[in-house]
Amino acid sequence: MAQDLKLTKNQSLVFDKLSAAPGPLSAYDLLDQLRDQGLKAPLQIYRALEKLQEIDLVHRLESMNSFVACAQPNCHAKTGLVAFAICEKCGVVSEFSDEVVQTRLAAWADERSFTTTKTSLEIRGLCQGCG
Amino acid sequence: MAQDLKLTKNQSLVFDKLSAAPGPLSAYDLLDQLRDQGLKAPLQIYRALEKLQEIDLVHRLESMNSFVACAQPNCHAKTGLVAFAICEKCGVVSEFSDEVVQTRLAAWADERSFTTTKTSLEIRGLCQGCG
DNA sequence: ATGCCATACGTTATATCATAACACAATCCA
DNA sequence: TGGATTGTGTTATGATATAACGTATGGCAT
Ligand SMILES: [Zn+2]
Ligand SMILES: [Zn+2]
Ligand SMILES: [Zn+2]
Ligand SMILES: [Zn+2]
Repeated sequence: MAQDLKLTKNQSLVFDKLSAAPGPLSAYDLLDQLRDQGLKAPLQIYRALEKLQEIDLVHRLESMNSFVACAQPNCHAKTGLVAFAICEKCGVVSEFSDEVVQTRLAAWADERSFTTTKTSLEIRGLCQGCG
Repeated sequence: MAQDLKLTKNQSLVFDKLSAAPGPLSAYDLLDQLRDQGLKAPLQIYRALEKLQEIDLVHRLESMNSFVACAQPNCHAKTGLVAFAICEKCGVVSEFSDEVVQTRLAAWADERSFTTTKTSLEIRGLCQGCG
């Protein structure tokens, strides 16, 4: 909420909803939960999400078509790679990063002159409590 | 084609089409290309893809909702982790694996008693030719 | 061979996820 | 103050994926 200053009304609504959620939400989940606040169309959600992703306040989970608020105050996505561990039972998502993995992937790309724009790394499984 | 022996007609059609393709195809791309062969409904494609993924002949690219035939005769997905580098311009997908990354992620999971069932790692960007 | 089970198939309908196109409003900043 | 940029609201449409139903096929134990 502190850095919401730059956010528009719709962006704030979406970000606050995601921040308060215990797990990832789909765009349509968000829409359903924000109809009270006047949002009516999917595009309103997707546009807010798009901006929030650009500034790394929100991440998209590719493997489940849904979105989470960033866990870190200063997300590592800004500088490097973010990874997610997703529990398939309780839905909890852990955001983390790993220098070694990041270095390793950078090396792979460098050796092949591959210019990386975005990396997605998602681990699915069961968390400690659910395993 | 050699190991198609175990595959059903629809599975073979889908796998052969994917194998011949220069890049990833969506389920509906496949459907369009297989109407001649009698396939009519999305489910026919999705069911074939499901089976093909189970036996690691086909991989799903989460970040683009599409599918590729496995590049390796004996895919590393059976034993460990597969990664993909996807060129956003020409569409070429490179399948690779990395022991260090794999080990590193396994360690992360182990430390947190997270039971991994599937990992997806996709690097988007520009390949050498397109960069 | 018969009966049974597991898997695959075909079909229709529906659910879920995402963007195109257009007009208008707010904001920034030269 | 005016032009550029960004955000908004709305309608329509496109793209991806699954539910539910019944039938058919193939392996395999009796
Ligand atoms: Zn983050
Ligand atoms: Zn859990
Ligand atoms: Zn493979
Ligand atoms: Zn390329």
